[in-house]
Amino acid sequence: MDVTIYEVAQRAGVSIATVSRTLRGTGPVASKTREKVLKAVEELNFTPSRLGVSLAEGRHAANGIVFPNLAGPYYTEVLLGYEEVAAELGRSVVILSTKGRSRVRDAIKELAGRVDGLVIFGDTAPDDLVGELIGMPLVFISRDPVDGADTLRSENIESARTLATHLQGHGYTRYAFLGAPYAEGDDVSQRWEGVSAVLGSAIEPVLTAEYTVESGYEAARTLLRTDNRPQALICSDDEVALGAILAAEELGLAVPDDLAVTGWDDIMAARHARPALTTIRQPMRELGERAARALDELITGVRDTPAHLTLATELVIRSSCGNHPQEESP
Amino acid sequence: MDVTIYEVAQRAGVSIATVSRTLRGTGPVASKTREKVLKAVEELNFTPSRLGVSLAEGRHAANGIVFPNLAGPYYTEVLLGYEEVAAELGRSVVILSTKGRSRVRDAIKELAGRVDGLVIFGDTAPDDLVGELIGMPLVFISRDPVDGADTLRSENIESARTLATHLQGHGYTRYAFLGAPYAEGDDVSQRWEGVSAVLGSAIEPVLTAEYTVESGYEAARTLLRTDNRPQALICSDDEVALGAILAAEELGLAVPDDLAVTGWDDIMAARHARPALTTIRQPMRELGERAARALDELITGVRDTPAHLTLATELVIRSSCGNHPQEESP
DNA sequence: TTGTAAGCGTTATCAA
DNA sequence: TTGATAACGCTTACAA
Repeated sequence: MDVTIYEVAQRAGVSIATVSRTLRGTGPVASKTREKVLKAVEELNFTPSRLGVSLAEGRHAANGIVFPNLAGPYYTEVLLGYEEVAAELGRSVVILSTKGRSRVRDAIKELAGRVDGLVIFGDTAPDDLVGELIGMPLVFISRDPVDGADTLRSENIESARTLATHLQGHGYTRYAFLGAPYAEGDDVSQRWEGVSAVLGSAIEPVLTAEYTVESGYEAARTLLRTDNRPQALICSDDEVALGAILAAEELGLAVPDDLAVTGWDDIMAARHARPALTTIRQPMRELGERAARALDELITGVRDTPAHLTLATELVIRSSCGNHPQEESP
Repeated sequence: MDVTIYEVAQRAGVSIATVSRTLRGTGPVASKTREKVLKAVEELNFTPSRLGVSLAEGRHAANGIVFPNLAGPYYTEVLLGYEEVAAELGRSVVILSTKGRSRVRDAIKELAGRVDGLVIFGDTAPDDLVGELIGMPLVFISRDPVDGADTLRSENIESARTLATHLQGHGYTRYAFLGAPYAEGDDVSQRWEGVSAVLGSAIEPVLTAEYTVESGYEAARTLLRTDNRPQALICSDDEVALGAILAAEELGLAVPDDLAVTGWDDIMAARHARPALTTIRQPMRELGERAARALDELITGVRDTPAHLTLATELVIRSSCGNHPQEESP
């Protein structure tokens, strides 16, 4: 975009103030003048420079979002909900994935400089950075509450207990929990907290490298060759679980007859996998939508006290956790 | 962000020009001065305002990307590659999904105003808008070449022929092609072009409402109840194919024995589905990476002649298309 | 080596 | 109803 408000003003034979007023509908403009201006705008195909507008208005009309990673369905589903609502609220969305980044701190600060508020996933931002950021509108997803910022997450502990209890009902006595190293207060540590509270010493944690199909596959392959292998694998997310199923299959173990496997999130592939994956459905899209609205409240100043919300989840029983009388219909 | 370069200058006892020079490493600064400045920057926790910098530099240091839709793995995989490379090149990424939007034109123009260049998927932008946009760095994905812009896509026609030929090898004689209404020059119309060139009157197109599991399911359910139902369903993407498999299952048809089904793209679920989906793998991530690099060349002016590139695809034979001697390993 | 001052493109206040 | 003009926060000649 090249043409400025000065050229429009000149062409219309008015001052830039009048052009601005006409376009924004702020202040009075004679209808004859308005026409001249609109004509010039039309002819020159003028669009106000976003930079100029933002500088003068003191706002970006944009939101940021920071995730660890853009691979896999979880974050992108959240993003979908976020973008949708942000758009509805008239705000652009600037994204930042920290995965593989060297200077994460700087990248986040740079992002903070081009938006009016930020949504940040869990442990993506180091604590000291969070401290620096506090003061601007901030919504954290899946993180322990921080002073001066909103917090939003899905319920984990209760649903983890429900899942564990369901598995106990199948009669299993030896469990493993598959997940990558987790940080205090994040989703996976809560999930572990819930299942281990119910299963006690019957479950042991097993680390995967990442939350991916590949690392689930690797970890499960090693684990399942053990002498006293578990009867049930509670995986920290669906992708890990899908990898575990592949590993079981390769080792000639039937799921769920020889081995039960469960996931978390209920991504698309969970439903289409065979056996279909028993999992805990998390409202990913809604997480994004809520985050966008919460952030907007903070930005517009409608609300200035931090809010902390936990969304309900749901155990989805399919066939990978053991045999049930009936299966889910499509 | 609140503190300005003036406050830093004042605190350091220098002019704003010196602060700027120090921070950007442009022009000479006495090491003693430099220290004073850096100290002040540190103490005040100063970060230059992105708006100020951009306005002065005349660039946003940001790229835009416009897709029809953020649901499903295809667009998000492309986005992943795009963001990664854009970040590497020091550019932020602003996203825009047009799905469900009322004023798409305005939204795209607004986006265009906050970035240095745009990647646009296929038919997301109306032709006249494209006309207005030409002049700024532009990369179109999966669209027929436009004057003054780059074009990037995956190969469709040849691979469609390969797929069709493979299916013929299975001995099928009645085919259907499942896809939503497609526009001239887009991926799906090319796929249809390829398969119909090989299969001729043995294949007929069947419309789905969208490219989703649900609409694939709906369309297939109707189709498969037909008297003379097809023996093979060539689906325009994997999600539609997964829906078709669900429908077949529900109708008691075994895939692939009673019905062959194929997809396109090779999304994650394709591999985990049972039967695992035969599909044409498209390098989604690479599409995003290439788009980011191409756009950067256009923005930096390294290149000023439009480039048009088609990436190779690959037929991935799994079990949904019929029986083969051996299966793919994980 | 440093400082002054002119942009960059708007919005909005204050006079006229 | 309109027009000067001062912000907004920075970069970068040009002078000193």
